[in-house]
Amino acid sequence: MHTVAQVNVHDHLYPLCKPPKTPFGAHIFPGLCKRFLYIKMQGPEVTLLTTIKDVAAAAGVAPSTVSRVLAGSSRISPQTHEKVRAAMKELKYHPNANARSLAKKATHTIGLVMARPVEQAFANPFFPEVMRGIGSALYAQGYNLILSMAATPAEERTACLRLLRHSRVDGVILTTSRIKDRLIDDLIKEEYPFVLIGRAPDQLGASWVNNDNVAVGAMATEHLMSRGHRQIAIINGPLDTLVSCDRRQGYVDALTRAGLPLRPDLEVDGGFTKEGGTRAMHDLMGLPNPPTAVYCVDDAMAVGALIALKERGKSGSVAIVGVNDDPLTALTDPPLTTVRIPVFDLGATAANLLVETLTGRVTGPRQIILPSQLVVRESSNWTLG
Amino acid sequence: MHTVAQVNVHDHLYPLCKPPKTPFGAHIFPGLCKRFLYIKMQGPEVTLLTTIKDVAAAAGVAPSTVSRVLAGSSRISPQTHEKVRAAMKELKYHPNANARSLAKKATHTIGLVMARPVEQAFANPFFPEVMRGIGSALYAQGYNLILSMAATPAEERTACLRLLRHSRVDGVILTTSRIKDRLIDDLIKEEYPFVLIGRAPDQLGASWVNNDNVAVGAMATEHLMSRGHRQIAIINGPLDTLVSCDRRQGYVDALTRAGLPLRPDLEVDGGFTKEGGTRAMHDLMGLPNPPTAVYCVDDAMAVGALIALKERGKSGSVAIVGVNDDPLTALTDPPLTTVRIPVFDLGATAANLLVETLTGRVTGPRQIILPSQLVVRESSNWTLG
DNA sequence: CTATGTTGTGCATACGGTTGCACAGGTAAA
DNA sequence: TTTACCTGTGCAACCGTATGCACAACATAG
Repeated sequence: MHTVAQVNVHDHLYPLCKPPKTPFGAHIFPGLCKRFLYIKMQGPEVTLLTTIKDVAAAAGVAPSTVSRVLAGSSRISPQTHEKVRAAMKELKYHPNANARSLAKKATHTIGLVMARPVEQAFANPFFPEVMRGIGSALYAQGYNLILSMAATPAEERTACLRLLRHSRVDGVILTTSRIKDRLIDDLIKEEYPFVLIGRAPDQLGASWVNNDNVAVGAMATEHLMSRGHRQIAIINGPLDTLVSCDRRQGYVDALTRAGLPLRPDLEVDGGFTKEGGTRAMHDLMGLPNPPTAVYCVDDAMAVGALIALKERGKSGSVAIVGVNDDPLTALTDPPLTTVRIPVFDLGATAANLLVETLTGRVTGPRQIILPSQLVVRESSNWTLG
Repeated sequence: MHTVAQVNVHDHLYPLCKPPKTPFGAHIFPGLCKRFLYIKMQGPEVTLLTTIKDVAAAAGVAPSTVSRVLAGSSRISPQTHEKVRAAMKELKYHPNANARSLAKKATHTIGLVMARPVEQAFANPFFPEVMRGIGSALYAQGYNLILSMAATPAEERTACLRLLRHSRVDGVILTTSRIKDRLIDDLIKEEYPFVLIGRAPDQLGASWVNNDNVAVGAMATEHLMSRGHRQIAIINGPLDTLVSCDRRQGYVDALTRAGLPLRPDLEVDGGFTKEGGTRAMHDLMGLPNPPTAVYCVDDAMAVGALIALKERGKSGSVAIVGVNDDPLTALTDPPLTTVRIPVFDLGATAANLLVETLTGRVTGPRQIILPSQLVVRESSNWTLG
C-alpha cells in the first residue's frame, strides 16, 4: 500500500462544501486501492476521488452547473460549458455511477438470467450466441450487462429478483421458456420490466422475442417429406418447454396437411442434450418398424443421433435434420441439415426491446417473431429409394 | 401505468425524517415501474420504495439501528434485532445496492473483460467454460458479474477503465494474454485490483492464474515422440500472445532434450481459428518433406487440421494433437488427442483470487499455476511404422 | 456509595449527483 | 420607461445507507 501526499482539496473548494468530518478514521477499505485511501492528519481528511464539487471549484461554478453540463442541459452557456469541460479534463473527473444511480433511480444496467444452471447454459452454443447478440446491442446503447448466475432454477429465481429489488439492474432478459415459470409471474406481479427470449404463454401479456418455431417444425418435416420420407420420427425436448411444443406442432401440422398418420412410437424425448439424442436414436432404431428420417428439434440432439447411427454402422441410411445451425454442425459426419435460427438477432432484438421499454420509447408488452431458414446439407439431401 | 392509493408513509415516520419536499413533481421516470412512481397530491409526495427509515419507523428505532441489524453488528440486543427483522419482513424491505455501494465504496461486483471482440470471444469454447468457472465462484461468494463488451480491443480498454473509474465494479478479471497490453499498464498505474487469466510478463507484478503452458507443449511433443515421430510440426497462434510463446517453448524444450533439430519450416501460424488450422495444415502437407505429426496449440486449429487431412484424403496418416479438451473434440473424426486444460478451474480460481484481494485476505500480487493432463485419443494413438 | 466500565441506541454527517425553484441580469415588447 | 419574458446559474433538498461519536442505562469494582 502506498502513502499519498496530503492534498488539501477542500481549501480550494466551492464554499458550499464544508471541510468534511468524515465518519471514517484513517481507514483503508479492505483490498481497495489508492482511490479509497483516506489519510488522517492534523487537517481534515482527504479523498483522492474527484467529484463534481472539485470540478465546480476548479471551474468557479456551482456543482449543479457541473451536473447540468454532464447531462447536456441546453440551458448552459457555451462559455460555462467549455470551462467546466476543461476542468473535468484537467482533474480527470469521472462521474460515480452509484451516486448517479441512486439519484436517478436507474442503473443503466440490465440483467441476463439464463434459467438453467450455469453448468448447462453453455453446453449448448445457443447461449453464447444469444449473449453475443445481447452484448452487442447493449454496448451500442451504452448499457451494462450483469449476469445472474446460480446453480438451480430456484436460486436463479431469487438471484434475479434480488438484482431487481436491490436496484442493481433496471430490467432483465430471460432465456427461459418453461410453460409455467414462477419467476415470470413474480416479475409481472412486481411490475419489473423484462423481455423473454422464447415466447410466453399468451395470457401473460409479457414482452418476448422468439423465432417462428412452428414454421421451423413444418419446414424440417416438409423437407423430409419432399425427399420421399413417410416414416418421420421426432426427437423432441421436454414438453414442458414452449420451444418443444411449438417445434412439435409444426411437425404435426405438416404431417397432417400431407395426410400422413401420427405414430406415437416415433415421438421420443432427447432432453436437449447430445447424449439424450444418441439414446433416443437407438430407441427409434430398435423399433419393429423404424423411421427412415428423424427430425431433431435441436442440433445437439441431432449430433447425438448421428453418433448413434455411426455406432450402429448405419451412417447415411437415415435422414437427419436438426435445428439451430450451430457453427459446428457443418463439421459433423455427414454434415447436418438444419434450420438456421437467427440466434444473434434474437439476443440483440431482445436487448433493444428492453432498452426501448426502459426509456419509455415502447410502452406495454410487445412480441416480436423472427424468421428461420432451412439449410440443406448431406445428412438429409438424398431421396428415399 | 397504474395509479396507486396514497400512503402517507411519513406520518408514521421516525421523527428524524421530515416530510420530503421532493424535487420531482408528479414524475414517472421513463420506463420504470410502480416502485418509481411518485404521486403529487395535496400532501407530501410518496414513494413506494421502502427504506431503512420506513423499517425504523415500523420497529420504533432509529435508522442507524436498522442499518446495524443489516450489517449483523454485535452490539444490537436480541429483542431489537427481532423487532427490526420482523418489520423488514412485514414491509418487504430490500436494501438498495446503489446507496450501499455509494456509502461503502464497494459494489460487490466484478467485471469480466474478454479482450477480444465479443464476436470472437465465444467462437472458442474456452470462454464460456472460463465464464462458467468465474460465475460459479462469484455466486458462491455473493458477488455479481458485469460483462465488459466491446467491438474492438481499444473500445474494450476504455470500456473496462470506465467500469472501474465509474465505480461500477470493484475489480476486473482479464482474459487477455497479449505480451504488451496497454490496459494492464493502465490498471497497474491507476492501482485497480485485477486478476489475469493467462500469465503476464513477469516484470509487471500482476496477479494471474494460468496453466502450465510450457509443460503442455512438452507433454504433447513427448507423446508424439513416444509414438516414433521425429518430424513434428507445430501449428501455433500469433507469437505476440504469451500462450503461444509458452506452448511453443515446451515444444522446443522437448525436441531439444531429445536431440532433435528444430525445423523452422515446420512452424506455422494458425491464428487460433479452425480455418487457420486448415490453411496451416495444407501448407505443411505441401512441403517437400512434410511432418508425420502435428502439435496444434489449440483444439480449434487441430480440428481445422483434421479437416485439411480429410480434404486431402489423408485422414489418419498424420498424427494430430490439440490443446484444451474442448467438449467437442471427442466427436471429431478421428477423435482428437489433446491436452486437457482445467478451464473451469482457471476461471473459478481467478474469481476467488480477485475476491480475496478485494476483501484484503490476500495482499499484493499472487500467481497461481494449474496443472494440465494429456488425453490420448485416436488421432495420435498409433506408432509410426 | 461513588468511580469506572460495558452495552445498546440515537444523532449528525457523509457518500457523489440530480433537480425544483428562486433569482439576477439581460432583452424585447408596449 | 415600464412590464414581461427569457437565460443562465445557484441554493437547498433529496436519493438510501453507513458509521464516528456522544450518551443513557445498567453492571461491576473499589
